[in-house]
Amino acid sequence: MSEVREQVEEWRELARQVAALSCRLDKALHGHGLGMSEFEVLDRLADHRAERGDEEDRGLRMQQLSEEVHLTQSALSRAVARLEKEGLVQRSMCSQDRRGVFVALTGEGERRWEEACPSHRAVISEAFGR
Amino acid sequence: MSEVREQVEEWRELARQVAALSCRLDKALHGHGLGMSEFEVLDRLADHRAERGDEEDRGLRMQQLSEEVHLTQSALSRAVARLEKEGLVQRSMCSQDRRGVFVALTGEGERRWEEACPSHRAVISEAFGR
DNA sequence: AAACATTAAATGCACTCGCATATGATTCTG
DNA sequence: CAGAATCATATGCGAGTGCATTTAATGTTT
Repeated sequence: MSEVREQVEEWRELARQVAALSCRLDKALHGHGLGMSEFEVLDRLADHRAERGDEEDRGLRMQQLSEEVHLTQSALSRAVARLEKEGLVQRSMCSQDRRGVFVALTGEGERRWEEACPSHRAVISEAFGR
Repeated sequence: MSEVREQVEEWRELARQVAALSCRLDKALHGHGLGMSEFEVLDRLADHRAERGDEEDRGLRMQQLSEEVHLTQSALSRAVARLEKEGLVQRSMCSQDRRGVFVALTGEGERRWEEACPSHRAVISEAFGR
């Protein structure tokens, strides 16, 4: 009887904490004109660029992003659309498979990411003790 | 450099797991015509009723619910509105403070909660090891 | 090669949310 | 006690989401 009860409480508490952190994170990012999903996308793209030689980076395909970013396909599509509208990202079609779309950081996108990153990290560091 | 990196990864993983569980939970509840917020409200009301002598339960005031349920005031208001529209809950005004509103489970609401509860618990138990 | 199945991404729709504000009730203040 | 400040809830609005569907390209089968 109380075993399940405890698990439910545990879950509630966990959900509460995650929601609280998400909220703080979201607010911090909004100070830079970004939402969590948008930042997530920028972050992955920046990671990707860093992992490569930096030059000649066509970006990632939507699908690859989708795997890493934990957003629905539709949510991702729209997040990228928003980012493109703000000029932080650029979509270009993939010549091998013309259904595919590459997404790459623009200069402005990289700048914005670098600007937002410290806030993002700060909130997380604060939350995770040290 | 890598310390922050690890924390960010930790956060991402945590968020991912919580999102996944939320999703499963939400789907399970949708099988009973409820969303997570709605279930949360029913659950709290059921708790409350159980804690009291069971009879003569006027329910909880919105504000008290709001403290326990971790929903925005507006989100709670609407969740309760939806529940009332489905007849699972009844709102009644508080005579001492006529700004206040009491929310109480209806018979149908209790039935629905009892029906949904096992699914809810099952998903959580599965997620939390035992 | 034509027809069918599968895949990648975009989009219409309905829904929930948070923020800001509206409404109505109460309490405080001069 | 009139008027201002505060409080409890509801609601208009814009935004993001998931699901289902659409559109277009690729792969497969015969």
